[in-house]
Amino acid sequence: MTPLKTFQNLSEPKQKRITQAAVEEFSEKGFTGASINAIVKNLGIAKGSIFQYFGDKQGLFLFVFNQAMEMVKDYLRTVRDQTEDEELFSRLEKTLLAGVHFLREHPRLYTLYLKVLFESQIPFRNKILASLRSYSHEYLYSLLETAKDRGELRENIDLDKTSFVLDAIMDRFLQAQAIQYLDAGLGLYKTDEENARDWIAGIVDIMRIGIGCEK
Amino acid sequence: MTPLKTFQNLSEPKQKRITQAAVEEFSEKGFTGASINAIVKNLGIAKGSIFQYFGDKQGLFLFVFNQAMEMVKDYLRTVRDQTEDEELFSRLEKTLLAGVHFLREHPRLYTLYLKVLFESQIPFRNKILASLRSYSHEYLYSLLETAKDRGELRENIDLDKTSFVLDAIMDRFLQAQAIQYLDAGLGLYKTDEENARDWIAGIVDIMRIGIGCEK
Amino acid sequence: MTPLKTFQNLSEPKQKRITQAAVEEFSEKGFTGASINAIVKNLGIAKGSIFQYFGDKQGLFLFVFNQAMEMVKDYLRTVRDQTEDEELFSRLEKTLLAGVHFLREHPRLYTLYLKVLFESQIPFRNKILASLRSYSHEYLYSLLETAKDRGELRENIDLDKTSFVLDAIMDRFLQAQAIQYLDAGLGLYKTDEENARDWIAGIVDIMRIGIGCEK
Amino acid sequence: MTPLKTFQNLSEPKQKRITQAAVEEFSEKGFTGASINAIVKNLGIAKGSIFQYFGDKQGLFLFVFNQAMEMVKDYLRTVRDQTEDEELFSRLEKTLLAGVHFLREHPRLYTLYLKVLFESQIPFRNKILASLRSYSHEYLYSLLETAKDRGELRENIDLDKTSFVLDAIMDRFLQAQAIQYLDAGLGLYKTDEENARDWIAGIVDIMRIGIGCEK
DNA sequence: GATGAATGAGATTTCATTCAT
DNA sequence: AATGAATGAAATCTCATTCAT
Repeated sequence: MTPLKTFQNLSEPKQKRITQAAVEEFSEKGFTGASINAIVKNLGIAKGSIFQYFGDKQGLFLFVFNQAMEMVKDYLRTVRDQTEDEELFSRLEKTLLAGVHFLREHPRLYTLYLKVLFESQIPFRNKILASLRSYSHEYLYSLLETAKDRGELRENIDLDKTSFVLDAIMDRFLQAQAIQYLDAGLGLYKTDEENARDWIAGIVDIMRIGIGCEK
Repeated sequence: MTPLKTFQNLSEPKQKRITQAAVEEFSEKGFTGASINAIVKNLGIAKGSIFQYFGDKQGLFLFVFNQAMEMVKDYLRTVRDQTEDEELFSRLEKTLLAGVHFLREHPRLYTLYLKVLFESQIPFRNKILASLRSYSHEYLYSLLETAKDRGELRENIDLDKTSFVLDAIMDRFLQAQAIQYLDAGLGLYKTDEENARDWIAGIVDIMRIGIGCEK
Repeated sequence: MTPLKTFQNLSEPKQKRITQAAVEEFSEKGFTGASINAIVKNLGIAKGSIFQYFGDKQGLFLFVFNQAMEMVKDYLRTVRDQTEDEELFSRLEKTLLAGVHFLREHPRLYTLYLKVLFESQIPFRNKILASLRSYSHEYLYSLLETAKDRGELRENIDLDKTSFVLDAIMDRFLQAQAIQYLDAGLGLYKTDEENARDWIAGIVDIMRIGIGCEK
Repeated sequence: MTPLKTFQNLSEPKQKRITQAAVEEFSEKGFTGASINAIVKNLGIAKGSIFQYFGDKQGLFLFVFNQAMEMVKDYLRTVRDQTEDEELFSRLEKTLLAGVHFLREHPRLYTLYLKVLFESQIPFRNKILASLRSYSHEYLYSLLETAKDRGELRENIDLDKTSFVLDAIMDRFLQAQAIQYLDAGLGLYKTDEENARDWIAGIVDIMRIGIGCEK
């Protein structure tokens, strides 16, 4: 997870360049498919350096992945804090919207996550996934708990199942956005902003009726 | 999609052995990660034979994948036909249950599908996915249309968005089952049957309230 | 050189089809480059048959090459016999013209010869070449002897060197024609007929002045 | 045409050893017939190294071939410059002699050229050949022009056809020498020096009478 | 600390040849 | 006589990793 000191001694811009190049390669080709050759050629640095910084391919991957996930968590934390006083479905809506924006700003990071999700040869994949799921579950669960306390949910609702359903819907929505975005070559996205908002509203509506109490 | 004559001329048991070995390898390691070397060593046949049967790696993959998808479609068709007279949410419940059973019987096939979903270097991946999505959409859409005609749905509901939401929830539920099942080493599943039924009931409940009309 | 009885028992059209397919493959890819796989696929017959007919790849090649060379010899014999009474340079001119026509009718055979000339791994290559050279030398030498007896040549001329020079010029001219013809995709040749005649006339002129006596 | 930096960074002796091994293999077996396996085994280096130096087989071939052709051109340039004041036929004689010497010093390079000439699957073969032909044509044409200006040629002679004829004779003579030399196992050549001179004299004589003006 | 040449295992693919049917 | 499935050696090429400079 942690790089050797040799990497931390690098100037910050250089660290960033290396991280970005690695993200790009891993997110496009997965762990086994990624080529350190390609990364160093792209960067114009010596192959040996990567091994000095990170020990081996796995070390590079874990570092890069970890960094990416921290960024996602930061994003979610911000949304949660900034919507503290709002109603549940408004918060869910803004979470989804934030996800779409994150996707647009860091299109590679979501695919990096997808690679981990479905590439079985990735080192520590199980640990990584468990940690992700639990983070995501905690995030939604905390929103739901707050909402329940405020009486925004139907009574007797099972928070675990509900959290699962919401997670499924939202994750799948982002998957669809990501695939659509990547398949379009990372382009012509602007016109889809409105479209995305429309879908989000519709989805949140269904969620509201499904789990919300009637007011 | 179709293998060369030379494969179809083999005895059926031999065809089956080869197909199974290929499914196992592809579903575990994805398309690029899979090794024809490993497959033939596993089978105890000569390397050249695979290429005589399928031309190249891609030919083998497409054949195997196609076969797998036909099996899934058969399964779904059967469920749809056998539940023709039932109410929508009962049909959805049985579809999910059938999915869980399919998973248990053919644990490798679902992961094969997941590999295609998220491995960008797979040949014809886009075509494959488009065809799958449209099949899945049509399946749910037809169930929804029938239900709407029968007055089982809230009025003014958007069938496209609804179909998307249902697809997301159900697909994600199966993903979760698959990952849980595989992570457990394909074992200790029996006790989970009850658990699965419980979850399915809960999920269908949420769906019912979200989109059903109140009776 | 000789095929097994099994080949000679085939119907003549079938023999011809096989021979032609083999010529095509060998003339295009050389001996080592040629693929028996490709030949049988092209023909639609079983791979085993080729080995039953000719024993191995080398057997097929030698048979095919031998046949081709017999055709060339027939062609040359005909020209020699039909021009018996003409003057040397007229005979050379007609020989060249005959060569050009042969090329147009059997474009693959000349390249087959070129492959043998420059592919070192061909079986019996040395024997084959020695036999070819000696045939060609005898052919020209006999024309030159006749011409010398008739007083058409400068006195004291060395017939061996002269034969060599003529052979070089004529062979190279045909090489140039063949390459030009093949590079043009075996097409648009008609308009070049006149051009070829022009070149032949010029070349024969130079030869005449170089070795002929002045009349 | 140019090797990657990684090859140029090698020590010169090592570069030379590799180049020579490659020339040997390609000149003996042609482009497709040559085996990188054989080259590296011969050299005692790792297979991967060749690919690090030249990218792929084609890169190695083009580099090696280009180098060889530069050597030939150097040789020809030297002859032309050193015989500037001499009469045409003396220059042709010396060109042929230089060719024979080049052959003896670099016996593999001429066969390398022959392989290119007649192996249809060589990459860029057409471009390579066109460039060679035009160089050879220019060389002879320039000699002929000079000679014409000096009044050494018959009047009204067609320089293009003449250049073709000379090229044919000389090239074929060298082919014959090369084949004879190689067939003899690169040995027992010394005694042939005199023989070669004799043939050259005879051939040049025929050329002189064929195209020279009578003095 | 940075470099990049060297390595060799392993990947896909082709092919002549054999042999049971 | 004809077939074509089976074979395995050998081809080109990629890649993570090591280590001397």
